Amino acid sequence: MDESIKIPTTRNGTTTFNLLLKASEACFFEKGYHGTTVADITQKAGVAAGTFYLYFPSKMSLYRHLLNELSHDIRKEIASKIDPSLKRVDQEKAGIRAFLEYAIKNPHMYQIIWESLYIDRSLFQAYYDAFAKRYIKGLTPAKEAHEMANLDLEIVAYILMGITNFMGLKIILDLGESESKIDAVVDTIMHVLKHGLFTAE
Amino acid sequence: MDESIKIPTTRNGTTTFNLLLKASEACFFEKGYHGTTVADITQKAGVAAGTFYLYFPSKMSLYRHLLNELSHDIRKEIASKIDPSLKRVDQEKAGIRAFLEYAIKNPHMYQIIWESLYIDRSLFQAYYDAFAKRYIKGLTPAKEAHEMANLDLEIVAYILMGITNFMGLKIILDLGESESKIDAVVDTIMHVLKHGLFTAE
DNA sequence: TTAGTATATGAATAAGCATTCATGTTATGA
DNA sequence: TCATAACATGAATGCTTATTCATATACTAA
Repeated sequence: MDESIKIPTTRNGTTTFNLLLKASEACFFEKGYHGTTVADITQKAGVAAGTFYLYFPSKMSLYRHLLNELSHDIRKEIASKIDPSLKRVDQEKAGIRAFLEYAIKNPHMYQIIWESLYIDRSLFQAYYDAFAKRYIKGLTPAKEAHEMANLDLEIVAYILMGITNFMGLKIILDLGESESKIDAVVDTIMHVLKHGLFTAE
Repeated sequence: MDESIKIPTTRNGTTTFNLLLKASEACFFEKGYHGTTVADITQKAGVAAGTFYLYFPSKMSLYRHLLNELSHDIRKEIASKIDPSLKRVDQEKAGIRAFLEYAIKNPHMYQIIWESLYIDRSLFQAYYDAFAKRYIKGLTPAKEAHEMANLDLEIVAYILMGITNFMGLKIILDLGESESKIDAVVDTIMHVLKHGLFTAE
């Protein structure tokens, strides 16, 4: 019943632990959580089946750990690319680009995040709620300074997440083709966010 | 190897067939495709386990059928709510509202659509590609008539799908709370699409 | 009425897979 | 050098579950 993972204490243990994490990311990306067996993971990691259970009490606990890690990773990555001294509109541009670049570099991210909807819906909700909260926090000063329209920030946050998430997924799915189009994608999004899509009547 | 379903020919058969479809939607929504057993479906439908295989050669074939049905259903529903004589911006508003209302009335839709990413990625891709194509077709005349900005329509299509899909999901996930907020959501989205989010420098 | 077809049953089958466990191996601090 | 804890193994276990099948009933056209 204890779902907590066992962090290794030695150099060798840490190596194995990380092999398992990397292998599982690759497997989950290829075949999804349910389509991946523990044997798949241990085989790809090059260790015996039993070794898995030295560190993870269950397949699910590994998944949870991955989601958690990914969540921190993305946040840190995006934050590092945003210069707080810029105007919010330019921060937004940097954030969108950072997200899309992260998605390209980590093509398994959607597999891990979206699959939570089918594994434990509360994990999915928690993930996007946390993301939305950060957005709202960032947008609030901009709203107060009238750098942006006077709109409900939670709705705005989901609009922005929807745009970036779908574009990221699109880019990943036809990888190779669109990967180079990142500039065009960012520019198009920013055009809509600055001037709207439809010409005023 | 034949994955095609067997359409019943009698009144009784049709009833059973539909019971199985309804039951599977409910089960998939509750527990996901992999979490749902064929026994779950037949039990909820009130038929014997073997009956399932009179109509569906496999669990997967049922899923495929559902995704296909849903896809047609959504398109028809949205198309019926759009008045082609309106300007594109107002067509868009009607389309967004129609999608969100459909999502609320069919809370299992995301489960079915997004899960395709983990069942057969090409199904997922086909679904959104088809949706994007319809968007592009609708937007092309507007672009030519300068009713909208001169942007890459495929990117625009994914921006619009991202916004509506994420807002729909958000509304479904905290059902009850946001369900009534549909007007605010539509208005906020339309504000962004008409005037942008950030005030011009 | 009756042959034939569609529909229905649910126990049996067989395969897959997460997890356990009895048995090593390695590394290290004293 | 040796005791001890960490790490590693992979065959065995036991459960779950998709699918099949032998059998039975309902309907329909002639």
